[in-house]
Amino acid sequence: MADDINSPVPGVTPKAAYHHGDLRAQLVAAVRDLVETYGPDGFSVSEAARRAGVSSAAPYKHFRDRHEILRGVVSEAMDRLFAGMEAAAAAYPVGSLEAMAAVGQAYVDFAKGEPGVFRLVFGLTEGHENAPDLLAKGESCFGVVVQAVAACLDLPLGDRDVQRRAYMLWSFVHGHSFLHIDMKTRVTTAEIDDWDYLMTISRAILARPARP
Amino acid sequence: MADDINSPVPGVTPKAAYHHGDLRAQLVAAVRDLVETYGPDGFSVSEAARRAGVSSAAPYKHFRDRHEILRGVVSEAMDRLFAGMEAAAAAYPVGSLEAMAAVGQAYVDFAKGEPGVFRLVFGLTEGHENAPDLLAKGESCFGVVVQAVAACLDLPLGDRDVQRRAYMLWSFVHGHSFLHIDMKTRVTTAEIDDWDYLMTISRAILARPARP
DNA sequence: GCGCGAATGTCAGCAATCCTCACATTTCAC
DNA sequence: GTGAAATGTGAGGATTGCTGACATTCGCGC
Repeated sequence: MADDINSPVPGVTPKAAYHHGDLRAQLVAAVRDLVETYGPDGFSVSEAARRAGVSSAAPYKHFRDRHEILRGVVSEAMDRLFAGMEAAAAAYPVGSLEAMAAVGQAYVDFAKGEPGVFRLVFGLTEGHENAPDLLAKGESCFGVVVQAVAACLDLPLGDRDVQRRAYMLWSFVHGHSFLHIDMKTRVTTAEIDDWDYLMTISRAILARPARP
Repeated sequence: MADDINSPVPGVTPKAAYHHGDLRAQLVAAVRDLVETYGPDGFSVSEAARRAGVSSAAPYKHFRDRHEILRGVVSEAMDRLFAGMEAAAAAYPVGSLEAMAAVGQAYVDFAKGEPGVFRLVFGLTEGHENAPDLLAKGESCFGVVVQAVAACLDLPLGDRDVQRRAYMLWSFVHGHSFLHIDMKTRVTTAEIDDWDYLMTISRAILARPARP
């Protein structure tokens, strides 16, 4: 993932520090800003190159096409999302309801903090399905949820019920994030206190409803 | 299908059948197909015009810019979504758990049936926030959910708890839809039976968790 | 019928974009 | 040092969004 170290140490990071200094990372950063400011489609390779101070052809020495740059942004963003979710879980006792809600809260916070990037990460358009590294990072994030749920229920990670409830939490949080940043039903979402909402959700998910 | 395509531009509605025949509607249909096939960003006005058999400048006699065409597609799609949700609710007894789940199922079906359009409707990029008609249609769809939940709980529509639980169902269904069509966690979502899932969710939402 | 204005279409063209090519320059490995 | 690879530049083709000027057709009052 991040070979964004612009150190002159040879052998560790053979690339990304030649002429310009670390164009690759700088392009990704520029694109991230552009996406955040103008939305996922308000981005252009030319503008990113302009911001990095290079010609409009330079990016193509580092990325095959525009989609690959976006994939770079997504990859970096998912690392941050994963870190945020893990940190949130670690802030509460293992197996506590709060830990479960906190994981969701981290997710929502990310979406609210950088809605443009969030939309890019999860509203992918093309070329992303075949990226196994992104899939893996998504599964890692899901793993954090699974872990929190499994701890609450005191069941193994692979348990089918754990997986199912973890997925419930994820869809919930995912939907809430999108509805919020897309400002659908603005009246409703505006008056929602996230933490209270997430605690309620977590409780509802953990409760064992009567199966027919 | 002489649909009275809702026009944000006043004074244009009753026409749309001069030279070409019904270019406006045909353009919207072409764009819908393009969006569905190539994704929300794989669409171009030129291609739509080409498919409609007109010059690349003709669309601009009917739409101010490309975003307005997309808005037309979104508007038409939301009408269909609304109709589907209402029909689903009407297929079960008022106040039944099944009616509630069916509304969610209609939502998920729409997302699965035309994922590209669904992404366009809810993953809006620009110029949509200011469209009051689209906002209103979104609220109408939410209203169907509210109605189903209110009937289940036997409470008035405006009840705060009803609104809250309806929003829960919506976030759930919304998140599930997106996770499915984006093929995140493909393993997990692939093995989920929607109806069973939605019934479980509905039950969990209706259950009154112990408030702290 | 007829003529006029508005609605609807075409064509040409500008600016921006994505991406490729040929070429220049810098760095690394030896 | 030297050669190869990596990294940059500039020019340019193809496509696109959108805007003019112009041509055509429709609806409507006479």
